[in-house]
Amino acid sequence: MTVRTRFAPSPTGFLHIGGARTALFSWAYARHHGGTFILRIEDTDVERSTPEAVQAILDGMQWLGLGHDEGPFYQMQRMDRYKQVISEMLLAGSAYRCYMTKDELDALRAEQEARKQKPRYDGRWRPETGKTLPPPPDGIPYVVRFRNPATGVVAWDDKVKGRIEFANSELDDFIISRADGTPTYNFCVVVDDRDMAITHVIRGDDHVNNTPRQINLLQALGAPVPQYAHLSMILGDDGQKLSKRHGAVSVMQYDDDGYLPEAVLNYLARLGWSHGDDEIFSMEQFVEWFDLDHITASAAQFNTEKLNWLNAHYIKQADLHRLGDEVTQRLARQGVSIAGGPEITAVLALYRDRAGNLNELADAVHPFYVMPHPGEEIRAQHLTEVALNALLALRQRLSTTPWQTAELGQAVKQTAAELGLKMPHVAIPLRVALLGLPQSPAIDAVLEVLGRERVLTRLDAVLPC
RNA sequence: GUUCCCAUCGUCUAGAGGCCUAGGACAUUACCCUUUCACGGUAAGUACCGGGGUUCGAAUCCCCGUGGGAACGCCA
Repeated sequence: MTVRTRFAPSPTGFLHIGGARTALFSWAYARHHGGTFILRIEDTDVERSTPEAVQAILDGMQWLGLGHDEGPFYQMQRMDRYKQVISEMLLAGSAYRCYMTKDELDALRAEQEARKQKPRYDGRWRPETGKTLPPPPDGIPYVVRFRNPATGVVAWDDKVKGRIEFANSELDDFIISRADGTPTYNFCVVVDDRDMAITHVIRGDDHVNNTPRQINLLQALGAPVPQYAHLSMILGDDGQKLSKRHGAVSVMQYDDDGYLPEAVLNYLARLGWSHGDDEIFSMEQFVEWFDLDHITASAAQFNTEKLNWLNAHYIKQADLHRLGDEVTQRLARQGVSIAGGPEITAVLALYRDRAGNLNELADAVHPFYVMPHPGEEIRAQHLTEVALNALLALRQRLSTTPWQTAELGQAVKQTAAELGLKMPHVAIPLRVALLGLPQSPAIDAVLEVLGRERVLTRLDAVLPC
């Protein structure tokens, strides 16, 4: 049997970090087994679903590189199929019409809650042998309810949580078709999972309580029951639950914030899953290793600092031309063009080991392309009379120094030596003159990459005429 | 309220009865490297929620408690 998994988001917002991890695990499981990964858009909530959200989810999946093999399927386009199954169930007696109004239902629930009972449908329209139902009232649209087994237990071996059992007596007859004739979530999921021959349902653990209902439905339909793996939730950095109002951000925000997708993926892979002590691995390696047995059952707290560490690691590894493209774009957004400046890959080679994200990298590289204007405080502190004197001497030497790292380093050293100064007393003012900052990578390398012309121009700009 | 789930360093986790005086990683601290800032290297501190069992032996199995979470929609 080939493995078929699916990711089934509802398009009511962007793809957030929790959804992304669910997608990643479903995708990896299918890939690991040479199976099929299906994308299904659960858009039956017409009120809240938007085409923008569909696009945002697609964009997020693409940025992460989680390609699907089938779909995207849209539930709204499968209405005829759902209605067909509902009429079959009505005919077979596994579902029935319920004429209770919404108001009556609300009243019932309020009363149950007042008595501190679990709110649930009381089965008043459920056909039972020997029970006479009232005649269907006129003018009241009906909903269709699933006739859930009244006794016994539903159980399954959850691949992450182990065996879970529910007593059928805890489950009420839930609505599968609304008064307006549209099918509901639990029903659509079941029909789709069956029609799409899903073998492994990997989803968030907020669905644990839906699972027994879905299994009962599946069985009523005579369909095979897939394996279930319920992933526990991801908490925010502060240990609080993520929500639209609190901390939940689009995966695309990570792009904006300067994260590489492979860093986000690697981080997410380790959040709730492990392979011994391995921390850093490629997606190829992840797919090879991934299994359901090593998924943690408890909730995990998101840790931005660890993500940052991984991101820094991947920036160090990344191809310089790719980093060049990323940084060029980010600079362009700030109105900075690299045209006419030093070779971007050469500059990046100096900075990639010291940046935590792409935006920091862009900021670091910025002064190479824009004439720096060190602030008053920095000038006062570093461009002292002694320092300027040294820079003047250095300027003269640099106008003839062969433009190679070793020679340039020598030039700075000799200047310092001749003036009886220590290295930092020359190198730091030089950094300020060249880049507007007292810190930089090795000064000889900075000189080399900047080029003689720009170096002399920048020195002249701080030197008194 | 009811049902269900969860519980190892601050955080992510290893751990499937003896290999655990509990390992790795992030973070923290110290030192080293160094022309600055980083990077890197080395080292240190920090954890099995509590109580009962089972067993020769429990972080690992069972029960209870405590704490946290989820669900109980004509939302998904």
